[in-house]
Amino acid sequence: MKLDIRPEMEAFKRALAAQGLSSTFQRLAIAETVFSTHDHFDADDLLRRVRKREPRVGRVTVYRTLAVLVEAGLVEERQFRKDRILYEHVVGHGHHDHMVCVTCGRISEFSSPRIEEEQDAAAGRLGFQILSHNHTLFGYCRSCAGRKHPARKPRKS
Amino acid sequence: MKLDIRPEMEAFKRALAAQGLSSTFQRLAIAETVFSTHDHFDADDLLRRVRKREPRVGRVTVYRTLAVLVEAGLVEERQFRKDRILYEHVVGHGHHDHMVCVTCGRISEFSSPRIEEEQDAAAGRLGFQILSHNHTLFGYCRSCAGRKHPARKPRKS
DNA sequence: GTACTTGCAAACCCTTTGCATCTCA
DNA sequence: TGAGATGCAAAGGGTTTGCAAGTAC
Repeated sequence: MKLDIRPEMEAFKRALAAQGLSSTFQRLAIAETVFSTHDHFDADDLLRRVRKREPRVGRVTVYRTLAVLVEAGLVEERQFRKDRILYEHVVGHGHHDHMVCVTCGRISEFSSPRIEEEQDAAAGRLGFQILSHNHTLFGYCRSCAGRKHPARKPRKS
Repeated sequence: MKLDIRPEMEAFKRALAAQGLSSTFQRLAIAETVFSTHDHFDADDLLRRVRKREPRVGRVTVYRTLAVLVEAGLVEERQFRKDRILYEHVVGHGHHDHMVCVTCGRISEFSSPRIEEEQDAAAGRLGFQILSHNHTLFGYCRSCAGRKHPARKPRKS
């Protein structure tokens, strides 16, 4: 099944207009690529994917467009490892947190209303106003837990 | 009151022995400095503090000794911002998570057994074995929540 | 005495910036 | 046409590595 990314693209064009930015083919190609995957990806992954459909896109434009997408709230940054920022598009997805397998790199999502409640309560006790949070579990995914070697190859390094 | 860091230093020496490493004055000075503060600090903070008591210590040795301390479980890495790794010594401290003020940079600690339980339950549902986790809230601390300007100056940038 | 350790400088790697050229509106 | 966008190349900044000199045991 082909994804229908029209709502996301409309939201992106509105965000461009709101920020006073023009709709260049590079920005559109980058946004289309972002919205066409539900993976977590880094800037380099995205550059490679964009160039498959539109080779005339530079690395710098990818970084700059990611910043626009993040600013517009359409994409969120994640930092699971210290050497790389990952991105995830969040339009039409409920809030969730992540479990990262340290063996194969697989990223699973979870969400727990009770954790959110307790988190708000803990913040309230200290008079802290939450803007955002990062809740990430590191460990072995189901496939890797039982074996000594990765169930899947890590993507990099 | 002066901190008694002897237990921590003993643990460090045992860790050195266990890893087959020798007790150089640099390593001891770095460990003493680490155990003498409960702040969160980065490699550069630590280098400056160590050099106050022992100028003959190089930046590289700080990084390498931090790696030994982390490996031994005496110090943990935290990454609250994408451009800097912070460290915190954890000997004799209960587990806790963090709230980071985006205005003044202040770091507060919290812990909630109920969050931990829910987190374990969420992992269990997916067959995920937790090794460690990162749960960090970003927002305004009590002092900054009511004002437009930082209650305290941010430390850097 | 010798293997381990240190520390300078250089390399690394991802990300950002300077600037001349190009392009959207 | 003109302000904004692009993209190359170079800079940036924290961290790591190569290697010669120094040190612990």
